[in-house]
Amino acid sequence: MKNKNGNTVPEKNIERLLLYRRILANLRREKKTAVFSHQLALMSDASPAQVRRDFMLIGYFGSPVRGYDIDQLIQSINEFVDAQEVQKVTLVGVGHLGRAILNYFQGRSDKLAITAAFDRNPEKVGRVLHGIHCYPTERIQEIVKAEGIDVAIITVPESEAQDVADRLVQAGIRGILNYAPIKLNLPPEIFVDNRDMLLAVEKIAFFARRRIRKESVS
Amino acid sequence: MKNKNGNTVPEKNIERLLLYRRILANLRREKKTAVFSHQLALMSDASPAQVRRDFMLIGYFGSPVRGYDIDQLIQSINEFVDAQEVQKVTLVGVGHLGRAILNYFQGRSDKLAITAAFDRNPEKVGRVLHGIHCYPTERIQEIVKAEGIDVAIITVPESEAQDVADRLVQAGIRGILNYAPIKLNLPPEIFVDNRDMLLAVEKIAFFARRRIRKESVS
DNA sequence: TCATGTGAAGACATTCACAGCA
DNA sequence: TGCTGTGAATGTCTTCACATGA
Repeated sequence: MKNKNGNTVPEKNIERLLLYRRILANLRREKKTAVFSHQLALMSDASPAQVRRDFMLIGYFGSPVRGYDIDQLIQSINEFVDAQEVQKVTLVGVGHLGRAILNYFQGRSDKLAITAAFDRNPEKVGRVLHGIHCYPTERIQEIVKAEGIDVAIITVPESEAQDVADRLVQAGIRGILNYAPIKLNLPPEIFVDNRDMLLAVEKIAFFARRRIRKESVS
Repeated sequence: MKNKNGNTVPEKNIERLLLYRRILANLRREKKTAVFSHQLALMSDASPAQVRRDFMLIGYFGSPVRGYDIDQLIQSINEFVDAQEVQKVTLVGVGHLGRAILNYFQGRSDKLAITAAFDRNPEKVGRVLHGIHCYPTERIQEIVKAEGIDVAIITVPESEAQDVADRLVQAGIRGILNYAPIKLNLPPEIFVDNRDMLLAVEKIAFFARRRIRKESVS
């Protein structure tokens, strides 16, 4: 959603590279060692040419005979998209959504780690949920700064989101994944992605109605 | 994410129109009656020209003097994006994520209604959560067909997602919002949007690192 | 033969910039 | 004056199509 890059790598390329990496990891688990662009294309809803272009971007070259070496390709994507060290993430708002994310994150990524959660509900504060310690919202500045966290996931209600975001920015956060249904008012150097679930359903409802049966024979 | 339209309206336009509608509804609540393109642009991270183009698409015309009449504009967007009657939605997978969505949906939309939920856990089946009755997964075909539901939200674990999707398609669903982290194998006429939370965080982590401080003085 | 890497073309999306209007 | 609506220009993304190589 956000655009205006101070950098030059297009968002879409990164999205696809991350998806390829996920697919490649699965293939590796199945003991595959190489893959062709058209196979990856099928598995990722991209076109073969797009897959090849994406790999040009990161400077990985395959062989016309064997295709792309899965191990090496994963390695190249890692080098391109991952930080040198583990990047720390925090989650603010330990409701159902927050817990779903904490749970889903568990052990899924070795380069990203949720290291602290926050909630304003005193009943949740002090508890450990899915292995993550939960602190009171007031301590965001202190703890985010101390831990060196630079990505945040906001899963608080609409009414609290801006306040939380302000605290996070003061603490030095650089990127926010916002599940609250409002546009956050933030300095332009902060990278934000808004993921509004109601808008998502509305969009699908729209296209579900218009989608025309294609393919079949022709 | 899905593309290849059998129709002709670009996905991005719809996304923005839905967002404008949300913003306009808020403005109306504040008793505003009209708005200019540059104001809407600010509130939606679009450019003024983009806002005007989007309204061209739906054939709504503002006045250079007053701007856009909020009531009329909402009405025009409604006519363009909403179905005639209430569109029914189902949710499969009543875990934390599912419950977050059920809860968030409550009374938020008058043109979309979640009318049934499904889960394979016998403890959840038969209960009513956030006002929605929960049925066993095996009854998807029967109930989705009977109710005439045409949009589904999948919030089950990865391992069950494809099976659930197959049942939904057999039941005649037309659009799917998929929160499971796999690509579903579906006929091309089904509109799918994949919302993988881990990929979302990975993307933000990437751009959070590269985002360079801009603006300031220059 | 068949898949890669890529220049060039094409499709799509955004922005510019200005006429027209009150 | 300050906005809208829009043709034209620009910018971005995707696909085409082919030279290359094993």
